[in-house]
Amino acid sequence: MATTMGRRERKKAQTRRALSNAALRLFSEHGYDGVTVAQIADEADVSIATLFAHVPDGKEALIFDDGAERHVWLVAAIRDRPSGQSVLEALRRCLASRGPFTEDLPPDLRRKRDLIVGTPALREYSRKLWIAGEGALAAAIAAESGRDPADMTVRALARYVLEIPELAGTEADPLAAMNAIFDLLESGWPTSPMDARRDPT
Amino acid sequence: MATTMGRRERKKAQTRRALSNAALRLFSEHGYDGVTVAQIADEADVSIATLFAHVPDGKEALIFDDGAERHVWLVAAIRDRPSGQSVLEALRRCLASRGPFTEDLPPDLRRKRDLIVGTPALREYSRKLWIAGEGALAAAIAAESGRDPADMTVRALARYVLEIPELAGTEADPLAAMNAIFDLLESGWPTSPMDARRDPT
DNA sequence: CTAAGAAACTATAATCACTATAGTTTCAGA
DNA sequence: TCTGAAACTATAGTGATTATAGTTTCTTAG
Repeated sequence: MATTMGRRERKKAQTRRALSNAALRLFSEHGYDGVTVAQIADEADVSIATLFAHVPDGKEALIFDDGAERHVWLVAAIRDRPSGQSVLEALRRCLASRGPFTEDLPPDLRRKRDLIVGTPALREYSRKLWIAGEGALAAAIAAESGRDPADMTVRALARYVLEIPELAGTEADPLAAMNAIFDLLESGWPTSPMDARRDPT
Repeated sequence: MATTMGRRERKKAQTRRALSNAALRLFSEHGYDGVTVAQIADEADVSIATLFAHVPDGKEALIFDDGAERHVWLVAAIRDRPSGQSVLEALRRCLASRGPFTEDLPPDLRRKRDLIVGTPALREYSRKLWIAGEGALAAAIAAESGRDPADMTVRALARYVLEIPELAGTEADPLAAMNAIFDLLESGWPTSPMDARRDPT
């Protein structure tokens, strides 16, 4: 194996990057629906067939990294949390520093995030990628809480945590929104104050 | 206005029903991906253009009722709940009696439900329809709890409740799974037992 | 009763994402 | 250096969805 990994794989990564860049540039300029995959392939100087060989999930996947490294952060955040910190607290802090919740980003990443948040198709695909990590996250949570990873409670918590970016991402203050949701997940929905609240006509 | 609503609208509803029936029959027989919209249009004896005039959301929408009457049940369940019953309890009971959670269904509805649960595209679209009611459900919850309908906590709860069918629908015992999730939403994730659970190497 | 006019419908053609095929070039490794 | 796999290409096709332009069918105001 060569210095990095052989010329072949280097070239492959290069065309993949060319596709990402072309797609991001064109999407930013003309909007997601205003660009055809043919134009993107052209801009990246590859054939359409090659484009789809690189992005089997289709047009939306073009500007996302292939890897499943999204939930790796979250799993690591749980496993490496400081002593005495709850699982949810670890997840809260981890999410707060990534994705749509931090304001200090390089302008290119900011533009990319805005594009995703502002384009339904991309937002949905982003959610799909997140949700794909549900099993891994559930396993991590189960490991720390001594439950079965297939326990529906664990799976539901994992799912609900992973939904947070899409849910809070469009709010005026995404960070505050995220914290509100975590509070809900930690404490549950307050049942008492409204139990008797029925207005008889 | 005539007896029911004029021959025109009656015929319109008739073709819509013909499309639904054709789609359901063909999907059941050959699977969702094994049927083209052209075949469905043929079976219903209309043109493809007419098919799409009736189902603007596309192929997946064919077997679903157009109406937004899904969440109406939930909103009504909240508003009409017996005195002293919490909002979540009302939602729990309402969901338990509908959708994938009840076992005694006429065989045709059962087949339809199995088709939806077993077809990713249909499951996703079903979720989309549910989620579309998020605003209405949030409004109902807010009205009963004296909060702002735009409060992120309210929106999150609404969203999480609406996700339950997709989340619990594929479980071995959907009803038990649903109850577990409601318990989580009511009580929150138990933080205490695992706070100190850190294994120092 | 009748004449607009709207609504539903039709055939046709086009666009676009995506797949399949078969062949070519290029790298990796024995 | 030879061989096979991987990446790439052009080409053609499928299938969903939309646009266009025109036809039939109900509705309803006059």
